[in-house]
This record gives sequence, C-alpha cells and structure tokens, in this order.
Amino acid sequence: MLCLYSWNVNGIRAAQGKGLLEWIHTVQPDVLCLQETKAHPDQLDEALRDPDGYHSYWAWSSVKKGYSGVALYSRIAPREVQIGLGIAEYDQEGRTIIADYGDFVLIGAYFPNGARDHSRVPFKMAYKAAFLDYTERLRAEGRPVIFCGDVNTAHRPIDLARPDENQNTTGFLPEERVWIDEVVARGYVDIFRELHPDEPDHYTYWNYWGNARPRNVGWRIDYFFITPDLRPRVAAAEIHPNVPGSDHCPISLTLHP
Amino acid sequence: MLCLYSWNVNGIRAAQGKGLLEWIHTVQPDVLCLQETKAHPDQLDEALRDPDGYHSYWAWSSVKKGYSGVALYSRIAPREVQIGLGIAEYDQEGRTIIADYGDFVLIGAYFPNGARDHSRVPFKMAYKAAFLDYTERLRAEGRPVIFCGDVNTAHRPIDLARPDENQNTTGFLPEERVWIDEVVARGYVDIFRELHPDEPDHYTYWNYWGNARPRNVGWRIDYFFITPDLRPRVAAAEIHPNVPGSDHCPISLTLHP
DNA sequence: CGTCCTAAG
DNA sequence: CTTAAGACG
Repeated sequence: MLCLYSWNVNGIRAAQGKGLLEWIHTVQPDVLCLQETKAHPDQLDEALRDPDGYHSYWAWSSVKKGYSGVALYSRIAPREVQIGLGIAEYDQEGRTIIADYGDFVLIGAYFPNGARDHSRVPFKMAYKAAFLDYTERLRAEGRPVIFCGDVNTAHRPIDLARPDENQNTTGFLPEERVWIDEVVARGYVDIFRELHPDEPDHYTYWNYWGNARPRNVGWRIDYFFITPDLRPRVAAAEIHPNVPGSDHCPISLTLHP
Repeated sequence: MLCLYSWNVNGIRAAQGKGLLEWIHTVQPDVLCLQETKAHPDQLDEALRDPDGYHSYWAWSSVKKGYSGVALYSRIAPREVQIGLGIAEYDQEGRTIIADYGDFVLIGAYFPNGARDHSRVPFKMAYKAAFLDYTERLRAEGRPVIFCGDVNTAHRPIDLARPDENQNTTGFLPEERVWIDEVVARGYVDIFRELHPDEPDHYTYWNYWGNARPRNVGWRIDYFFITPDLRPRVAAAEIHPNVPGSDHCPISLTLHP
C-alpha cells in the first residue's frame, strides 16, 4: 500500500511544537504534502528540514516572509521534483511542488486564499487556471495525475456546514466552485467524495474562532483529485478530523501498489 | 504612613495576566506609578482602567500604539493632575504624569531609552533636561518634589552588575550618568542609595535574555528622588526584586504622614 | 483565534 | 527573551 497524506499545517514550526514529527513517526505516511509551512527551510531545525527516513522538498514565498509555503516529505525519492508551475507570478509565493513518481505525477498545492474583501479572488482564479492548464498538459502526455492540498474552495453545499451564510464568502463563491465543476467535468475525481457520496459533516478546516471545530462547523476545502486511470488503484480516501495541530486536519489517499 | 510605589510593568495587559491586580490588592500602595503600560486606557478592562479603591490617571503615546505610556493609581485623589510636561515633543510619547498632593508634587516618569544604536540618546538627554527644568521650577515655587520611575540610567558602577562591559551601552553612558550627577548636585536625593550607601547588588531591572535575573545581573535604573525638605518624612526606601511580572521590579518609598 | 513579522526594549 | 501591533488567514 502507498499512503499519501496532505495537511495544511498553518505554520510548520508551530505544528512542530504541537507534535508534527511525532505524528509523522506514528502514521509513517509514504508521502506527506504540507501547505502553509510559513517558513524558509533555513529557519527550520534539521529534524524538520530533513526528517529521518524522508526526502524533503520545499517551496517558499520569496516575496513575503512567514507566508504561504509548501513542502513534500517522501519515503521514496521521486524520479524528479519540480518547484512551481513554471510561472513566476505564482511560483514566487511558494504554492506548488510537483513530484514525478513514474506511475503518476503528484502535485501538492496551496491554492490562494481569496481574502476577506475578495481582493485576491482574481489571483486565486488565475492560479487555478494555470494549475489546471498544467495538469491537463500532463494528461495530454498520458501521465496519471494526483493533485492534493488546500484548494481553499468548498465544492458543493454538502462540503461546508453553513452553505447559505457563505454564498458571498471566498471559499464558496460561485466562480470558485465552478472551477471545481470544471475539474470534475474534465474527469478528475474528487476521491473522498467518490468514496463517501452524500455523506455530510466531513470537513477538513474549521475556523479558530467561535469553537467551530468542537461544533464541527467546518469546510471541506482540502482534496485529493486523481485522474480516472488511477481509480482502480484506490484503496481508501480519508479525512482525519481528530488530528490536532492546525486549523486544518490531514487527509489521506491509500493506493494499491 | 504613606506608601508610594513605582513599577515599570513592561505592558500593563501582560502584567495583568501575571497578577498585577492581585499584587496591588495584597500590597495596597497608597500611590502606584506605572511605566511602560503600552496601552491606551480604552484598551483595558474596567478592573485595570479603574481599580477598586483607586483614582487612576493615564498618559499614552499618541504617536505609536503599544509604546511607552505611564499611569498613576492613587487611593487619595490628588488636588490636581497634569498629564505631560507641557512640551508636545515629549508629551506625545506618554511619559509623564504630575500629581499635586499639596504637601508635595509627585512626578511619575518613563525616561526615554537611548536605543541600542544610541540614536535616541539625544532625545533622552533633551527629555531629561526638560524634566529637570520642570522640577526646578517647582522648587523655585517652594514645592517639595518627589519624582520616580524608570530613568533608564544607572548612576554609578555600584548601580549595575557589569559596569565595565557597559561603558558604551545606553543606560550607562557618561553623558547619561552626568545628568544624575547634576540632579544630585542640585540637591535631589536618590533616596534608596541614601539609605543603602555602598550596598552592591541592588537592581531594579534585568535583561530577559541569558537568565540575567536569576543570576542577578541587573541594573538599578528605577529611582525615587526627593527634594531635601522631604528627607525628614522618609521612613524607608526599598527595592522589591522578587516580585515577578516584568523585567523590572517595583520600588517603594514610605513617608511619615 | 492563531501564526509569523517587525519594532522596540 | 518579551510585549505589542499588523498582515494574513
């Protein structure tokens, strides 16, 4: 079995203080994609920069310290790892790591937040377009693709606790949701929803304010999407809502070898 | 007995969390001068803004939020309270409260820090000059004067643990020390030193870094100065080095009625 | 509410 | 090392 995890840790250094490395040691994911690391690798302990038993890869924001940032921990070294989509405007924010495992390409991504005042929604949409463009090119080359991470968008009403109140909140705007429609229309599979159709109350993010998490007032905005050719290999897709350490929880995808 | 206290609390809100109000309740000072409150009174709880049994007076920085700021808590209402020296350049940083108690004038002050790069030493010296000018005018009117607070200057080698290493550190620069010489030359009495001559190791401030406080590597930079006419009323002048809650400790002056 | 940055001490 | 503010989420 190949166990892939994705987790927006909301600051990898803070997460370290809350047991990130112990969690990794317990769960032993084969691959772990992290988002919102909020650090340059030089700012990290050796134990975090290069955890025992893993190869590690980093993308960070070159424009704003302590902002955004993604990482990939992998027990097996990918054939090749690319940092960024190849577009400076997006890559400078440290949002994307692309790892070629031969039998599939894995992309770990932290999609932009649209901002409370919606000022970053255009940037978010542009990133999404460039991202899909990238995965589509991989498919055109016949590559199976897995992409995961914090997409910062709930797809359907079932994917958040308060859909009605959030029609005008970034993360559930019609134009943001339509992008996921488009992704699905092109054949990518939201594998958690595929395996758990019509099951409500499964979320991956809870606002820190107002006791949202204990009340499970959350959003499912972290995903594994796969191309259909990988569907037969899927053993499980899960959300791990009880893992503490961040305002997001880890999600996982288990593949047959 | 009239018990006057002075304490640089390094953030009154942080100090509240560390038991400031409980300490006040236990000690019951008649007057308490606070420095580095780092808050506008509007940012405070009622309990802190107007403690039970006290009249309270506030000065805050109008130029920088969360910076500087002094307060005066008094069981008896002074006849008159003046915020600031009457010079906009100094008063805008919220450094001075002047309370007229009839039989003396009390000034609680937070003298400027000279800054690591010494860039604020000129401002500090200018404040000191204006301050002494003010107290001298009070004396010219025949008023007994007490001034207290964080003077941000150790007077003599006995007043800090590492005089040799700090010859070029603000807080022990020759020009800064000379101002205290001048204060003393004009007859103001450093009442703690008067009552504890030649006693080393009495400090009121310890750097947070490097375990300075447990090792008592400190500075005596908080003072009560009095005019000689008040000397007969002095019952005690003390430093309270074991009171936690700040990088400074409280100091006190006890007067006969 | 929480993480990180910066200014200041 | 610590406080507080500010940006961002």
